[in-house]
Amino acid sequence: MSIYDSLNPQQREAVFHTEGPLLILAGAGSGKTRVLTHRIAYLIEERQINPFNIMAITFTNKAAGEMRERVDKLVEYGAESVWVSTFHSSCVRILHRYIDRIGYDNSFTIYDADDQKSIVKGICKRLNIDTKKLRERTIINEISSAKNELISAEEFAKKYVNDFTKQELIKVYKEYEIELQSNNALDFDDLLMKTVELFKICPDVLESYQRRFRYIMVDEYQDTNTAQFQFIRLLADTTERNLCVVGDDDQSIYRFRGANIRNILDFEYYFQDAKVIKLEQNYRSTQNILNAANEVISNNKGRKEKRLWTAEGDGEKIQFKQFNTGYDEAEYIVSDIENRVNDGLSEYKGCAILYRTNAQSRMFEERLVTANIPYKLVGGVNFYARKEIKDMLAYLKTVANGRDDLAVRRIINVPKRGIGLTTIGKVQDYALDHNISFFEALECADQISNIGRASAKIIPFVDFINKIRDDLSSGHLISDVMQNIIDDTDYIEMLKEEGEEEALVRQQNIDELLNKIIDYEDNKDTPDLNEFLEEVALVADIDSLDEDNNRVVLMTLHSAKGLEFENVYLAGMEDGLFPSYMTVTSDDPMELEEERRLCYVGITRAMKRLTLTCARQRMVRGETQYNKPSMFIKEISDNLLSMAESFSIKNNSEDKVIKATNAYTQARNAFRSKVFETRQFEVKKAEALDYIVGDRVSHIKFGEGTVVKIIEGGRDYEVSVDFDGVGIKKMFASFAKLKKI
DNA sequence: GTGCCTGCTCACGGG
DNA sequence: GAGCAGGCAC
Repeated sequence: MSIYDSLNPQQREAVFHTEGPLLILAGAGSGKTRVLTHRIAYLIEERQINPFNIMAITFTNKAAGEMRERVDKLVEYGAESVWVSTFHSSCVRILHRYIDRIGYDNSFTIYDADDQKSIVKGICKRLNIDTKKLRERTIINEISSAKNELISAEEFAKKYVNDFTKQELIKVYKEYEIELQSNNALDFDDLLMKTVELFKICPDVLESYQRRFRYIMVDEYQDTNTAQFQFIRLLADTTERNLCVVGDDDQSIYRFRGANIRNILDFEYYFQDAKVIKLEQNYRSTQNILNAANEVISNNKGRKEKRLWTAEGDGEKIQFKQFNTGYDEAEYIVSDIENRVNDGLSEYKGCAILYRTNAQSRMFEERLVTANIPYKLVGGVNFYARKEIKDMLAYLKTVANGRDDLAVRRIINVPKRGIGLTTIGKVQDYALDHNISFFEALECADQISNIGRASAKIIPFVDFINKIRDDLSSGHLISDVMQNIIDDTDYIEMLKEEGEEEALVRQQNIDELLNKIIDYEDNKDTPDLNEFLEEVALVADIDSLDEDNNRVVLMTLHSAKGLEFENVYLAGMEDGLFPSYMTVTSDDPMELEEERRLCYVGITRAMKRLTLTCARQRMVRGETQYNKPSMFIKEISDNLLSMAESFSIKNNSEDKVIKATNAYTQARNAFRSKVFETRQFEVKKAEALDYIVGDRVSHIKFGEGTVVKIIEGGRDYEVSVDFDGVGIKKMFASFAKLKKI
């Protein structure tokens, strides 16, 4: 009995077809990761391919991590030499080694959306561009789409030379490139674009990677953009052309990010001798759920025909419920989860609430906090985008790459050193005049004319940074250096001055960052600050999701791709929200098709039970909207749906929500601070609790009470407290944050 | 140079 | 509804 016997015939065919281009059209839940991992195992164990010659590319670190884990399990020896990585990390690794060949320093910085905005803002100011007429966001999006299409600033200028409306964009794009290069910085899109550029300019570099990656596999191929396609195409452009791509055109949902669905639809055109294998047997969902998904997606035109089926039964019907308001919707979903868990029908961790926009998460959070249900929110403000974290990273970046002007300017007066905008402007001018970096200009502050006494404030800052650099090069750990920065700058003091409550959360986040640094150091033989900063820049929200935690998961439909849950709630199924207003009113029918694919992704996340909900009226941006049920619901036949009577309003829910808000805001911080855990860094169950049965404790929402029972579970303590005037409540210790009084 | 207030704009999705 | 830029007072 071999490991391949458990595969179905199509899966097996895909695993055994190792030579030449291969397209695997893998429907949702058809076991594509299984195929990929078994294929890697087969290459190594049966075809005696050196693991070093195999490359597997995914979109998220989470997917890469899971693939690595599964390959490790299947392959006895050498699995660690397989290059399993995301597009972006792969590019960073390559650029880190060779980017000096195309005019950058190998210790480059990666700019995120905020950084891009600061740069564009500065440029617009210099060029006298009115950002009210041409928004920064628009400019960044235009530059990003150009880069995704591998259109450089020069090519952009050439292409639109006669387009009156693009003249300002041409100038900004050009300036933007100059500024990034002089800061030795790359944005996300550059990572791909510069790698492709490197491959084209330096054939020897390309060849060395071609020789290494003799077998290439790409997951989620339907979401690749032109730059990613070229990256892969160049690597696979050898006589062997052992390129295997796996994807599902029906799950292509990243058009806004430049994904080109033609990459998958035209694969057979680019690679004429490509073998195509369809995986249609689904191992995840019930037939009712699959039928609903099939019905919805069949309304799209530009797609490859597929029909998902399962050997399992029809299962439950799909629940459809319409409510009067969004509050009622949230209340129903949360109480349904509560009831099912109490009845032993579900576990928290099998439940997911999915929605179209992040803004919808609030109401669910409110209800979940009130119901004392543990949850994990994916998305929202990324951990690494928080102010305090960006400040800390800016210090590290300043230390690592003195050329990153943006980082230096961010922290030169944080905490306050009395160095204001006037001084910064003068230093900036000096730097420009002398063609040196901002930090270098700071180093010779005493030579800058008319800077006056400000140089006395600048010098200690420069000395401080240089001291940190010395520490680092003489072997101090990054975590020690970070701790020194926090201490020496009195950063925590600064936070406290801004407000106690806020400071606490921010301080916890900084501690979390320190933990992450220590974790990084523990896992590396030779920790390197630049490498750490690169890793950190590429972290996505979804990477921190650990499905083993017993919690309800909240996230957007986009984040949910690739995941599965026993019990799924698709909330806000309303025309105008999903499909969004923008797509309904758009002239481009492709937009509605993408929206429908998103719906297909949502439906196919569910294993056993699917609930679709909508509200007649809903507050959106402070305005009440009245919406019809989503057109996608009408695309599902009635016989698949169970339309029980709508949830009635038991009492005036708006009143309740207002009352709950205060407790909610407080409690949310407690919950939120746990949002960014990673697999390595869970806030684990406490070693011991600082209260015992009989102690008086206080809870943020229920007030004071007496501990009546503590049960020690594997993951956490389950504590029962008899709250004064409230009664006995059961809760998890790590969530309840009970304080002994 | 700093801190506060107001008014404005933006609101789909993310590595 | 929220965050941010810009203006204004100290």
